[in-house]
Amino acid sequence: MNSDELCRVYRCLCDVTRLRILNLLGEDALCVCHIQQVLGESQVKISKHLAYLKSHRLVESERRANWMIYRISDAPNPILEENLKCLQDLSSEDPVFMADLKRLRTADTSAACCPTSG
Amino acid sequence: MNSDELCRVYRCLCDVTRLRILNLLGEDALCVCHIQQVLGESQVKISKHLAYLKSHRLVESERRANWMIYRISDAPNPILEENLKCLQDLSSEDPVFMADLKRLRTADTSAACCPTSG
DNA sequence: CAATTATATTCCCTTGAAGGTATATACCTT
DNA sequence: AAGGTATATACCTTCAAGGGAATATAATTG
Repeated sequence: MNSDELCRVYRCLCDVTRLRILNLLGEDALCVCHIQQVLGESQVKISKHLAYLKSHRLVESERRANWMIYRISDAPNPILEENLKCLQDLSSEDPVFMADLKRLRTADTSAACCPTSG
Repeated sequence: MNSDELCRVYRCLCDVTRLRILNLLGEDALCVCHIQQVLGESQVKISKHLAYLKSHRLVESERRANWMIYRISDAPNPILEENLKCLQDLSSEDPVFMADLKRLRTADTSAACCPTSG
C-alpha cells in the first residue's frame, strides 16, 4: 500500500451511496438486485458504483446464474478494514445506515439469488 | 457524525497532497511556508488545500505575526484520528510520506515562524 | 507611508465523477 | 430461436475539484 493506493481507497469511500453499499456488504455478500432494493436506488446507479468499487479492488464479484454476487474483496486491506469497522460503529447511530441494515434484515432472503448458504 | 459528514472527511483524505499535509501536521503544528518547503509544492496549491481542510474542520489555523499556523483540529473526530494513525503506520513504508517526514525533521526550525515552543 | 514577506483569493482551464436515458450483454426458460 | 430477467455499458449533461497565473490582503520593517 502506497500513498496513491491509499488515495484511491478514500476516493471509494467518499460517496454516500458507496458507503451504504459497503455497509451492506460488511454484513454479507449480496446480489445487485438486493442492494438496489435495500438502498432504493436505480439499477444503473448501483451497478456503476459497484463497478467503481470493483475497479479499485474493494469488492469482488462472482456470477451465479443470472445474478452477480458482490462481496468485500478478500485481498487484505488494513485501511479498508479499519474503515469498515468505523462504518459498523456508525451504523448504530446514523439513520441512513441504520435503516439500510434494517431493510436488509427484513428483505426477502428466500429469493433464488443471494442464497445465504453461499 | 452522520453519513454526510463521514463522506466529507473521506473527501478530504482522497487527495495525495492533503494526505501529505495531514501527515506533517500529525507531527506538529506548522506554518504554510514550512509545509510548502517540505512538500516542494507551490504556495497556491498548499494554501488552497489548507483552506479545503479548514473548511471541512479537519484543521484549524491561528495567525502568528506574518504566519498562519495550521494544526489538526481539536474537535474530536474518531474517523480522522483512526485514519491519521493509519497514515502514521504507512509513513514508515511509503516513500513519499517517509521523505516528507525526513525533510520536515531536517528543516530549519529556528526560523521565526513555527516555533516548536508553541 | 513605502517596501517586503507571508498567505489568501480570483479567474480560467481541464478533468473526473455522478446521475440519467437508452441500449447492450449474459444467462435462463420454454 | 425467442422472450424474459439481471446486470453492464455507452452516451450525454452537470458539477465540483485540482492546478496555474495574477492579484489581493495582512502583518512587519524601514
